[in-house]
Amino acid sequence: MVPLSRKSPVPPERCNLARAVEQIGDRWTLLILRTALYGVRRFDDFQTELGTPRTILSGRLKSLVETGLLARRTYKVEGRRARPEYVLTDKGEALRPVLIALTQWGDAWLDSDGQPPISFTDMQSRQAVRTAFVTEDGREVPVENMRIVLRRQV
Amino acid sequence: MVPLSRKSPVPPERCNLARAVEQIGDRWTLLILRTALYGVRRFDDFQTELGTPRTILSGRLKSLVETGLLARRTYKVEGRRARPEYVLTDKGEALRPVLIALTQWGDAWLDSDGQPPISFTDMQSRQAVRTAFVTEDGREVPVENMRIVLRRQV
DNA sequence: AGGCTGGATTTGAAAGACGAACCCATGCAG
DNA sequence: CTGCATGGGTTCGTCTTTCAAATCCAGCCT
Repeated sequence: MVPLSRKSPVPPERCNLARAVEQIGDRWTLLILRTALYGVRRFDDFQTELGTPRTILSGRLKSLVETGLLARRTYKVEGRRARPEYVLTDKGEALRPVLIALTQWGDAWLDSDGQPPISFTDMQSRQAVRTAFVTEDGREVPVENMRIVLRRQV
Repeated sequence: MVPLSRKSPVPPERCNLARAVEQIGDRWTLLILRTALYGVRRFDDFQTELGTPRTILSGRLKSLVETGLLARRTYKVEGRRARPEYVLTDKGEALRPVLIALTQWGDAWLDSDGQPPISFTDMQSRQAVRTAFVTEDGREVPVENMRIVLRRQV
């Protein structure tokens, strides 16, 4: 078990985890990102998928564009007028591993209908894939062997 | 880029990612878990660390116990009266990799003061550690090589 | 011109967040 | 055994956010 501590080693204002939570730590924001990672891009598709109130959806999409997780572009189906669509930026796409890790946590601890509806495999070996931590050269490190290194503050 | 899709392959009610978001996808909940992963356990320590309004903190701790992420136990400092403390369960501890992955995302995309204040290394090789996906036998799989497998619904 | 359609904003009611003040049990000092 | 300090809450009134429904709006079609 983690040893007792009276405070964290890094105050929340300087902690990148806390900062990340400020940007994406919100029910709708996370659900929108989930949906975007599946390739959904259009206002009404998000709305139908998630049932988000339209006011909220519109606001969240705006903030996601402001924080650079989504980019607002224009698409045009022929015979229809041009419309905006919201596509993941590199920054947003970089969250994929985090959300896959969270999915696998859900598979392990929340799943109630037996087998999880989605799993991930390696295209080549077809083996199941799980989240792990590795060194530079790709060797796996068990979580117990990980040590936190604090950078002296400037 | 992810191909356009009009809806996700799994409806949110059956999606373990969406379920996970319902349980922990909230600003304060995530910040509390962050703090708990550092070993903080006591009401006032959480409050001081995060500045959470006491009403909210009390409510969130209660839900975290209900969802089984924290366990409420009693501690006793000698000469003081017994008090409750909130410690991570196995289910809560299992979120550590997810939050480390999110921290590293923050390091890469949000950090503004230069070097991140915290990093992770392998106790043995002392090399830096990053999040990755591996097969059963621990071989790394690049994200592009991962394929989603859908389980036919019952 | 009129209608349809997708992407929004406006509107008021209901829920939730917030800070300050208060409560409450217990251990200790006088 | 009174009084008070302490940690862990709850209560209260206010302020903000969420929500659903209705409305708006631009442009492409017939």
